Formats: sequence, C-alpha cells, structure tokens
Amino acid sequence: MNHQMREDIINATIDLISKHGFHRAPMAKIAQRANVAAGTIYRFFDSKDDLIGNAYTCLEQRMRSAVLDTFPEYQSIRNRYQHVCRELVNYFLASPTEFRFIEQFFNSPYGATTRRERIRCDNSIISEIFLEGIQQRVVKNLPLPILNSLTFGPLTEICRNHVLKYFELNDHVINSTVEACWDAIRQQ
Amino acid sequence: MNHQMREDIINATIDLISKHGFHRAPMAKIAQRANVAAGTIYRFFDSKDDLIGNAYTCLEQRMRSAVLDTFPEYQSIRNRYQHVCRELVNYFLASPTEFRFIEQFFNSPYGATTRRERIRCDNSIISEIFLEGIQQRVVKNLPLPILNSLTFGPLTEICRNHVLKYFELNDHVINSTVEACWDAIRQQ
Amino acid sequence: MNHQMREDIINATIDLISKHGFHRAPMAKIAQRANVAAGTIYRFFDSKDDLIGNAYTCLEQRMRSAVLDTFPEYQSIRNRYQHVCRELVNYFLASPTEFRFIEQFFNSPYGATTRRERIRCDNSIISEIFLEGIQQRVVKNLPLPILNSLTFGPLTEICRNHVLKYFELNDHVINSTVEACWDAIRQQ
Amino acid sequence: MNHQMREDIINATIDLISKHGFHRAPMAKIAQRANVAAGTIYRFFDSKDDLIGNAYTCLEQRMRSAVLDTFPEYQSIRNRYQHVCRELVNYFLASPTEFRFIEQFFNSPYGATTRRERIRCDNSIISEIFLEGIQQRVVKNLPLPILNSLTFGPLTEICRNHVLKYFELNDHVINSTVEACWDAIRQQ
DNA sequence: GATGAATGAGAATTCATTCAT
DNA sequence: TATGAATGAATTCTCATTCAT
Repeated sequence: MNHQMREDIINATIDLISKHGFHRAPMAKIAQRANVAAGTIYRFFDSKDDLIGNAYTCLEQRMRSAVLDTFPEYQSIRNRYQHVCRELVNYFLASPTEFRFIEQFFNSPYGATTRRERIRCDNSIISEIFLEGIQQRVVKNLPLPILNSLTFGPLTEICRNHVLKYFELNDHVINSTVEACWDAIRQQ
Repeated sequence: MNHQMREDIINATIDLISKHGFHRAPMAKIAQRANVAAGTIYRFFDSKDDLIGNAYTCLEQRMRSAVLDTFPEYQSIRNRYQHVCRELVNYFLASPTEFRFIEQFFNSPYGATTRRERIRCDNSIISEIFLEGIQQRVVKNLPLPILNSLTFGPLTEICRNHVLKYFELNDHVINSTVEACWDAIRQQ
Repeated sequence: MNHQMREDIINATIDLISKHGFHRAPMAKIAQRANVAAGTIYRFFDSKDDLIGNAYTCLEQRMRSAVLDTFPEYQSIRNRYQHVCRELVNYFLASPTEFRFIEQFFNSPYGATTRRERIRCDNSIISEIFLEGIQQRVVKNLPLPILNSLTFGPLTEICRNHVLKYFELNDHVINSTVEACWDAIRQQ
Repeated sequence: MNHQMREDIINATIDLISKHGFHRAPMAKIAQRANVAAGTIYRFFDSKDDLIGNAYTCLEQRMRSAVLDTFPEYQSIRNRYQHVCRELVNYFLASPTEFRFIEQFFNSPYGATTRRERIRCDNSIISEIFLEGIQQRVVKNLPLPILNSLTFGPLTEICRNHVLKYFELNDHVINSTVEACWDAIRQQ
C-alpha cells in the first residue's frame, strides 16, 4: 500500500468536493488531480462512497490533532474550554477547503449517521470539561449534546461566514464569540 | 400556470433531496412522486438547479410565515427574541424534511452564495431586536452576524440532533437552550 | 379552414428551419412565431414531416409564379433561357430564407425523393426550351437532366455564395454567369 | 487514442446521417453501428456537433486525396481541369454515402460557415488552374467563385441525380458534362 | 375550431466502475 | 501493481403530439 498515493487521492477528493459538491466531482477528475489513474483509486477504496467516508475519517484525525496537540491539560475549566474553541476556529480558518468538505458531509445523507461531536473534538476531552464543569457548578447542568451545540454551533457558523466571505473574522471578534459561548454554558 | 402542480413538484423535490441528497434525486423520481410527467417539471423550472433554488426560496417563505405570523410586536426585547427562537425550533421539529433540505442546501455549493440569515428569519425583524437591544445596553455590542451565529448556531444544532434522533428534545430542554442563547448575547 | 393561419404556419416553418435546421425548429416555436397554439398546427398538417413537405410544396408554387409570371413566350430560345435563369436568381436573392429552406430540404432525406427540376422551374417550360433548342441544333444534344444540371447547378451555387455572404453578386456578374451557362449548353 | 475506433465512429456517423439526416441519427445508434459503447464516442468528440464537424473534415481529406493523388501536374490547363472534374465525379459515384453526407452538411446550418470550395478540391490546385487559364486567356476572366460554381455546380448536380437514381451516369455522359463545363468557363 | 398545458418517449451526455495490458 | 481506455446504466432535458377545456 502506497500511503502517499492514498493521501493524494483523499486530498484531491476533499478539494474537488468542497468546491463542486459530491456530484460534479467525478472520479476521473479526482484521479487526475491526485496524479493517479482512475482505476488506482479502487485499489484503496471500494467505491466513491467509501472514498468519501474515508476522506471524512481522515479529516477527523487531522482536526483532533490540531485541537489536542497543544491541549493545556492542567488549566482551569474555562481556559481548557476556550483553548478548544479557539484552536477549532483557527484550524477551520486555516483550512477552509477542509471546513467546507466537513460541513457538506455532515449535512448530506453521507454524514447523517455521524454524530457531529466526533469530529469536532475528541469526545472524552470536551465531555470531560463539561462534566467537570457541571460537577463544580461552573457549567450549567444541561445534557452534553446541548452544551456541545451551544459551543460548536456558533463557532461553526462564524467560520462559515468567514470562509464564504460574508463576515471577516479577526482575533478580537473570535475572542468575543468564544467568551459569549462561555457565557451561554456557564452557571450564571 | 397550475399552482398546485408547482407545489407538488417542489414538495417532491424537498422530500427526495432531504432523504437522498442532490444527486440520487433524479428528475424522473421527482416527477413520479409529484404525480406529473418528467417533462412537466420543465414547464415550471428551467433546470434542476433552478428547481432546487426555487424549492429553497419556497421554504424561506414558509419559515418566515411560521416565525412571524404570531410575532409579539410590543413585548420586551427578551420576549421577542425568545419567541423567534422557539418558533423557529418548533417549525423545524414539525418539518424535519424541510429542515434537512435547508441544511443540505446551505452547506452545498448551491447555497454557498446565500446568507444564512435570510432564511432563518426576516432580517428586519431579528436585526431590529438586536439593534434595539444593543442600544438599550441589554445586548452585547457585537456585530450582527456574530449575534446571529450565537443564536441560530445552537438552535440549528439541537434540531439536527433531534431530527437525526441523536438527542430528543422537549419543551424544557428547548427553553433551557433558548435561555442559554440569551445568556450568550445579553450584556452580562 | 383558415387559410391565413395555414400560411402563417408555413412561413414560420420556413423561417425557423432555414435558420436552425429541421431539428432545433420545435413545433412549439413554430406555433409561437405563427401566433397560433401548438395544437392548431395539427388541424392543418398531420405531423411535422407533413408540415415540412407542405412548406416545400408551397415554395414550389411561389417560385413557379416568380419565374413564369413574366415569361416571354414568343422570344428566341436564348432569350427565354436567359429569362428563366435570371428570374430564378432574382427570386432566390430576394428570398434568402426560402432559398436556404429549399436547399436544406433537397439535400436532406426529406427531399431525397423529389426531383430538383420540379421546383426550379415548371418542367414543361424549361424542357420545352431545351427540346426546341436541341431540335434547332442551337442546344447540345444532351439528356435533359444534364442540361438542367448545367443550368441550375451554377445558378444555385452562386446564390448560395451570395446568401451566405461569401461572394456578393451584382447584375453584371449574374449576367456573365447566365451567359456562361448558355455557353455550356449551346451547340458550339 | 485508438484510431481504428475513431474511424469506425466517423464512418458510422456518415452512414447514418447520410441515410436518415442529422436528427434521426441518435448517438446511441451511431455507437451501435460503430461497435462501441455510447460513452466511448465522447472520448473522441466533445459533442454530436463536434462529431459531425470532424466527420466532414475527415471526408474533406479523403476527397482531396482522391482528386490529387493522380494529379497530372505538367499537362495542359484543359487536361488538368478535366482531370479534377472527372476524379471528383468518380469519387462521388464510388462513395454515394459520403456524397450524401457532404451535400447534407453543406446545406444545413452545420455547414453554412464552410465555403464549398474547400472540400471540392484543394484550393491552391483548382485556383491555380483558373488563374493560369485567365492569364493565358484560355479561361474567361470571371471571379474565382463564379468559375468554381460553373464547374462544381453541374458536377454535384449530376452526381446527386445518379446517386438518387434519377438519371444514371456513364463515362460518355460524364465526359460530355465535363466538356460542357469547360465550354462554360473557357474563353469563347 | 382553437387553445396550450401536460405528456412521456427518446435524445445527448455523464461518470462510477471494470479489466486487458 | 498501476494504468486509463472502454463501458453502459443512469441522468438531465427536449419536443412532437394529444386532449380537456
């Protein structure tokens, strides 16, 4: 198994699909952009659907790394929370193509069977923050999916607006938004 | 122009696309489900893309009505805000198919050129609430797109989780979430 | 039978087909240009093919009139010959649309079963000229179809070049060409 | 690129179109007759229009070869003229299908932008004959397009009549016609 | 008679996948 | 193992024709 080839195919897939959608990203073009033959894709993936699924899984890994690599394990709940939020936004802004792919994937039938939390951040980490916060009465006692939504819902939204050039973000605005997310979930 | 037919076609489109995605919703199947001939669709719409765009526009209208028909014009900012939030969630939960279509549309290249705010709520209404709130120092002085994201980001998310059966909503949870959104945007 | 309507439909047919070809001249557009409903065409013609055939027959009549209305019955063979030639060219140049239709018709499977002579000129007239000419040893003793081709072949060609704007005709050039055609058929 | 396949597709195209017209020669049938899959055609040609255009260009080449391969470069103007005429007629009679295609092409909107001279004979050769003839006062001093029409107009016509079985040609008649064409253009 | 909306068979074209080299 | 030409089912769209009004 040539791992570089696999990587190239996945990157080509993300590129084309994020730009043109699942349809209008023909295998032939994916192959071309990846500098492999069309048939070669099928040595790595069973079908186009399989390729799409694997492209997503691959992105999941990348995001997890981005967010967790610099995770400050021993800081306050608030700090850990804000770290995750900021790193996520930074990752998305640095990788607009991947961001578009992920959003498309999640909101299509392909991703309908995937919980959003999985990709956003390793469950154990963000859940741990929430659970610890609830226990310490720093965070509202709400179901985890709700806390997740209150956090990642707005962050994803502002990234979309920025990536699609509707509203440009900067550090100040990002910080304000993260702060507002924290206001949403913290015990008042 | 037979308006019932047009409506039927749009509903069939929303139905099939929300379930199977833009591809895998062939015109032939749309026609079949709408009980019209394949060619008939083209009397009302120029192309599949045009049909999809119009289906979205139609949903926009329906949502606007749902949210605005019972709008309490003369109540407090907080009450008006919470009204919009709750009606939106109610509408989405009552129309899961339409919700899925909208999410797919927005996150695909089709909807990339459409600002999300448009559909979520008539701009003038929600913007008015925010602007009035900022003026009265009840709402944080943040750019409108950020306030929008802090509001509709979480709401869309919890609807998605409910519609996809990951986390069941009830009035209590919805109220808590709306309250948390308010906490996110209100002046602390 | 509303004759004006029939005429309008035929004119619309000639117009559209001469410009866009047999395909790309849909019945709906023909109807539109003729200011009648699509279904109305079928009160006058059995099918599109029938319409095309009748459009041709109609043109045949028009041409015949154009050439014969001023026919100088009692002049010399040469004069009568040159009259027919010139009138034909004049008619074609004055009616480029009809010319294009006829050419298309004749060279398509539609017209494959139609002898060209029919339309070019009433058989009896031109044949009479040729036969008389042969008898008087003024015209070469060649089969009539050959004499026809030597006459109408070049004339059609120069009309095509003019109509398609490849080579502009004027009276002088037309006269020279007619003269040359006469040289081709006359006994040397 | 499999050149045999390309050739097969072009031949199938010429075959079907010459018999049934541009419409009524669906890509599916062309593919079938060429013993290739429908999609294969699109590896060689962008569209049906492109295929038709290329089929014509291919015929142009074939005709040119037919006429020029045996061209007697150092003979008299009259001999060279008559050679071109006869070879052209011979080629058409030997290839009635190709002849029908060419005629249809030229007289349809497809070929409206193509000067007829191009296909009939390599311009430089026939033009050279005419120009030389004019200079030597052997040929009438008429514009080249007119000389072209006086020559190829009748020849095409008699071929049409033969191919469509209205009037059977033989060497004697062909020679007489070529002679008559020469009479048309030669200085009297 | 006239209409034109509706039909649906048929056309061009695309593209996931296969397989001989 | 990698290729990419070839496949043909599936898709979008067109348009001659019908028929209820």
